Formats: sequence, C-alpha cells, structure tokens
Amino acid sequence: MGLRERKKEETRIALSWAAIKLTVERGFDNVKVEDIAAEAGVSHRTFNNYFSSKGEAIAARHFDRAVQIADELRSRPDGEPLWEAIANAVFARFALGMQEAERPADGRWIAGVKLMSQHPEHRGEFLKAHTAAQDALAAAVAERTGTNADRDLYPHLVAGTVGAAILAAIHLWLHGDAPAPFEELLRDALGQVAAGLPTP
Amino acid sequence: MGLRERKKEETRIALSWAAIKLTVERGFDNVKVEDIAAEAGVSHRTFNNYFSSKGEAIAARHFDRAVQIADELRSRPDGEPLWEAIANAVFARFALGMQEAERPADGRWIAGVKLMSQHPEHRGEFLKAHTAAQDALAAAVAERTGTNADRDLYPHLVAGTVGAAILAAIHLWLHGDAPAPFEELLRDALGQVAAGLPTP
DNA sequence: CGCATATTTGCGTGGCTCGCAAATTTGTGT
DNA sequence: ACACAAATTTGCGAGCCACGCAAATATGCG
Repeated sequence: MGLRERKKEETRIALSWAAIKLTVERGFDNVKVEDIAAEAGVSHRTFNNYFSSKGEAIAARHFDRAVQIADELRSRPDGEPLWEAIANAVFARFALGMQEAERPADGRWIAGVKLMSQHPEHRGEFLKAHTAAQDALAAAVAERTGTNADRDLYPHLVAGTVGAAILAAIHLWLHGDAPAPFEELLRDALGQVAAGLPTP
Repeated sequence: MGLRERKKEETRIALSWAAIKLTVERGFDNVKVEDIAAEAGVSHRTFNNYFSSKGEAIAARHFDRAVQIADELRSRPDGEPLWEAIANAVFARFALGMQEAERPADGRWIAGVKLMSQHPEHRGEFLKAHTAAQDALAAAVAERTGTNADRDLYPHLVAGTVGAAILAAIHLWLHGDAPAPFEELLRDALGQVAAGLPTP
C-alpha cells in the first residue's frame, strides 16, 4: 500500500472518527458537515468525496469492523464446527474493538451514543452497514459450508441470524432494563441462536 | 374512526403509493417530492407533514404490512406452538399482501422494483421499517412466551431470526440466480430457522 | 349554525449532495 | 534531482430537500 492509499485511509478514518466524536458530543443535528471536515483538517467538499452523508461517515467504523468478522471467519481452522468458528470470529473482532476504540465508562459519552443511536438518519445508515457486512459474512459462510450465496438460503440465514444476535445484544445493552456486560450479552445471544432457539 | 382520521389515512396511503409508483417507473432520483405530492393531489409541504423523506414514504407500505404480522401473531390460538404460530402469522399477512398489492408478472414493474431496492436511501429506510416492525414482533413474542422484551434476549432473537428469514427470502427472490416462487422461498426460510439451522 | 380544533398550504431559511474544472500533491521514470 | 502523468483536493454553483412559522381552510361537536 503506497503512501497515497495510506493517506486516503487515514483521512477516511479521521473523518469518520470526527463525525462520531462531534455527533456524540453535540447531537446529530448540531453538527454540520463543515464542522466534521474542519475537525479532520480537510475541506467540506472533500468530506463528500469520501462519504455521501453524515450518517454514512458515522457508520463507517461499524462497517469496517463488522466486515472483518467475515475475514476472521475465513481464517478459522477448517476443522472447527461452524457455529464455534462464527462465535470465535465475532469475538475476535467485535468484542475486541468494543473495548479498545471506545471510551470506557464515561457516562457523558455513553449517553451521547444512546442519543445518536436513536437518531433516524443514523439508524438507517447503521442498518445499511450492518446488512452490508452481513452479506460479506454470508459469502464466508457459503465458502466454509460449500453452499452458494447466490442460490441457497442457508448462508444468508446463518449470517442473518448471527447479525440478529449481535443487534439484539447491542439493543439490550443500550436500552435494556437490567444492564449486563456487553460481552456476556453477546456470548449469550450467540449461544442461543447456535443452539436453535428452543422455546424457553 | 371519524372522517378526519380516515381521510388522513387515505392521504398517507395515497402519498406512499404515489411515491412507490413514480419511483418504480422513473427511478428514485428522477422523482421530486413535488411530483409525488402532485400525484396524490396535495401540496409539497403536506407531503412533509406525513413523511420526512421520499424513502420513508416508500417504506411506509412495507412497514404497515410488517407490523400487522405482530398483530396477527397475537391473535393466533394459544395452544399453537410458537414457530408454527409465527409462520402462520407471517403467511397470513405477508405473502397475502404480496399477491394483492403488487402487479403480477409485469416485467417492467419488477425491474423497477429491483432498481429501487438497490438505491441507498431506499435501503436505509426499508431496513428501518423492517427493524421497527421487528420490535413489534418481539413484543408479541414476549407476550406469548412469558418473556420480557426489556430484559430478555429471547424475544429479540426470535423476532430477529424471523426477520432475517424474511429478508433472506426477499433477497434471493430479487437477486438470486435460480428464481423460485416467493412463497416457497419464504416457507423454506422459516422452516430452516424454526428447525434451528443445522449444518447442511 | 357557530366556534374550537385540526389540517393544509405558501413562503423563507439553512443545509446538503454532487458535477465540474482548476489547483495541488504524489509516484515514477529518466 | 527533476519533470511529467495521474490521482486527489478544493472552491464554486446548481438544484433539491426538510422544516419552522403563520395564515388560510376544513372538520365536527354542541
């Protein structure tokens, strides 16, 4: 990767991060594209060369992280049972990134994230990123199971189910009554869907 | 429901339908809000009293239909096993609406729908509608299984899994290699997730 | 029939996305 | 080291969109 591409990637991340930071701090509607561009040290117009909306910039980090789950799955040993490999892939990339990238227990930050996550435009972009990543996961599942993502339901069902587990964990973590550690929720959710959701 | 509310509902549906029709015919970016309002016989400004974007207007029909699945589930007999009740609820509202509301085998129409379904803004709104309806389904599942949607993962996992099945069926139907009747895909998808997705 | 309440509408404001072309930066071959 | 081709950034402008506000209009109840 040449200097050119590296710098592009840096700019992309700087923009996305700036978008997240400002939005969490001030609220989605109080951040102008201009502000994000300024924070990242580029022009307003350049922002739109990288992202076609504020929401997309915010969701880009989620997207990048989620796509890596598929990559991780591909690199799991062949002998590993499917659902085990998936759980390991999810944890390797997802739960890890959760700890490293985000502020720990800053109440103000978490409150901001909650607000952001409820904003309509963000929700739409977040879900788009989520399902796009899910498609990548379906392709990886197809590879691993010898099915065909263009013809069979199976890989999409697996990927969709895993995605649903992740979303459920996030949802309960952010909005649930009884707060539990995210990792525990995620492990629980993946365990339940892997076991086939028997009636409780 | 008084005349007032009935008329509001009619306007809402007329707007949503006009948005779909024009978008399918001309493509998302070649339809102005003005056009939709004109087609429905109201002012541009009134459109925004009902919907806050073109995409939302289009997705409104999906949303209304999807929410009814939850209602339908509530009205299934108590003795019916959960997954059976869900499958019946989905079919009662979803597959039915598929036949009645949409043009049958008009190739031009279907091509337009495919294009529309790929447009970023539509995708976001569609997914928002889908997950909103999914939340309603989770609530209904919680009711039926004696779990709590604010504390337990279970109802969200079930609803999410059902949602994933529906999306996978739609996806393969619209974009898959080997076209199969939608109803068959849907039945197959629901059957697989209900059975717990064993490795094939 | 008249009045309180909802709804529609027009207008104005600020913001956003994107096409285009000029300016700047970067990689490469000599 | 240097010059040139290719990629990237930037400024500008056009067109569209969402929404606040207040005036006009429609509705339904007593």
